[in-house]
Amino acid sequence: MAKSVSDSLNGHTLDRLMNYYHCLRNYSANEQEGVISSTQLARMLSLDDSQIRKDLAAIGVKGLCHVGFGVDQVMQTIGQVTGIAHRHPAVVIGAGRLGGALASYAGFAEYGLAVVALFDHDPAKIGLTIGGHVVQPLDQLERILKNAHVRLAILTLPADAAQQAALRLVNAGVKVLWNFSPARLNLPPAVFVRHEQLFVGLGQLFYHLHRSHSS
Amino acid sequence: MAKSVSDSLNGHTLDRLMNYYHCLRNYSANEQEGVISSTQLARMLSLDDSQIRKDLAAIGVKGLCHVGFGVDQVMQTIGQVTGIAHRHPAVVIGAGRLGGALASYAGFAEYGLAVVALFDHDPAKIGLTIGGHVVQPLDQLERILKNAHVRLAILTLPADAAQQAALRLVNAGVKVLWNFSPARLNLPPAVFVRHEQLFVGLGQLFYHLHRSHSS
DNA sequence: TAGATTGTTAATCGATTAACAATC
DNA sequence: TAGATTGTTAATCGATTAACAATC
Repeated sequence: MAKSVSDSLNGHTLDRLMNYYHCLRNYSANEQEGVISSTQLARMLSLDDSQIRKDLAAIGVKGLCHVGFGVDQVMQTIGQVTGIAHRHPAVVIGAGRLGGALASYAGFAEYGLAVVALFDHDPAKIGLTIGGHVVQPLDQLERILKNAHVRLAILTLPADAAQQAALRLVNAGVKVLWNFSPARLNLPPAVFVRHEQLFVGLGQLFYHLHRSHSS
Repeated sequence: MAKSVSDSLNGHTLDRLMNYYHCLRNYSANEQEGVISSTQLARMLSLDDSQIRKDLAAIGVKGLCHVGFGVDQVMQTIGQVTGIAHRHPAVVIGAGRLGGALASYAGFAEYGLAVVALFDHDPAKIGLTIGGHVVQPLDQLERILKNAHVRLAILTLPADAAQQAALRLVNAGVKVLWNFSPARLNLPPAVFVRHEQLFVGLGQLFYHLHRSHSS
């Protein structure tokens, strides 16, 4: 069952589609129209309007000349194509502050991410309840992943523990990793890793700080 | 005092420079050589080697034919150009789990970010110590920002409180905002905002989840 | 020297933007 | 109809990659 439409989407397009969706959620809450033009959406997101028309055409949304695009239809289609309309069970490895924040962030549920368990190897943390999750010991990892059919894991461990944990996750069936540790992971190429390196952004922040200073 | 070298760096280049630095920190800890070739560094980061030579040339680092680049010199120059060699005082607004995580993350200090205060408007949180910071009430904002010469703020408030807080920060002299709230901020164009929208990454994560499933 | 590496220019690639006929 | 908007192709722009002479 090849889903022809979503097969050709690259990372940039997916990111923009997520932004369209996010933007339209707020828009549809305020407006009663039910319709939006590519120009309007473009202005809200500081994008080019033809970019939006092209992206929507790529996922098969048809607009109406003289009118625009149906907000509901756009949101539904983006939901299908990106997968945020479905429920994706995930685990968080590392019950530190960041792990707790991600495990308890209610907004994720609205975007299809369902954290089903939170793990840590620190005995002092096991059994605590953080954001509605009882912290589990790592020896429960394989069992819980299997029971909940988890194939997505969020890694918030310190750098030195990340590689080992990642391998164990992959062996337990995880196909996609969201890595918040500063460690570069060495994994089979079939595993998709999104490396969220927050410190990288500091370069741009500092750069603009100096520019605003001198100008 | 025009700093000719760093004036022409764009966002991509800055991001890569941060990655080079991060990578070389680990490298220099393990290796004794003190020298690295563009090919070696490229392999570690899965980049093109000429990209690296071009970036290093852009910041004025000279390599040695037949040898490579001096690791110390590269790191020092990147530190100067990106600003991570300096200390940048910052405040965190929002003492939730994410705010606490960012305020207490020790790794930031090694990249030039010094969190000097953590704020919240919830009276129940004020006075608590989170990651070494006593949570401050918002009415102390202007005073603390001025005293510590803060021009960089990290925003971890919920969406509905973000815009108002951002305006107040800008009025208090903040020039650069690191926005972790899902709210799009409407601010004077002179203010640089880096919008860290974590949910956007979910699109790519889910997409690869489905692909790994079908293949 | 021979071989490996830099520095830099040219070629390629892909993403973004502009333009405009088709449409309602 | 007139005017506004889509859908799509062409043009532009910028980033990445390839190539290779210069260097030690």
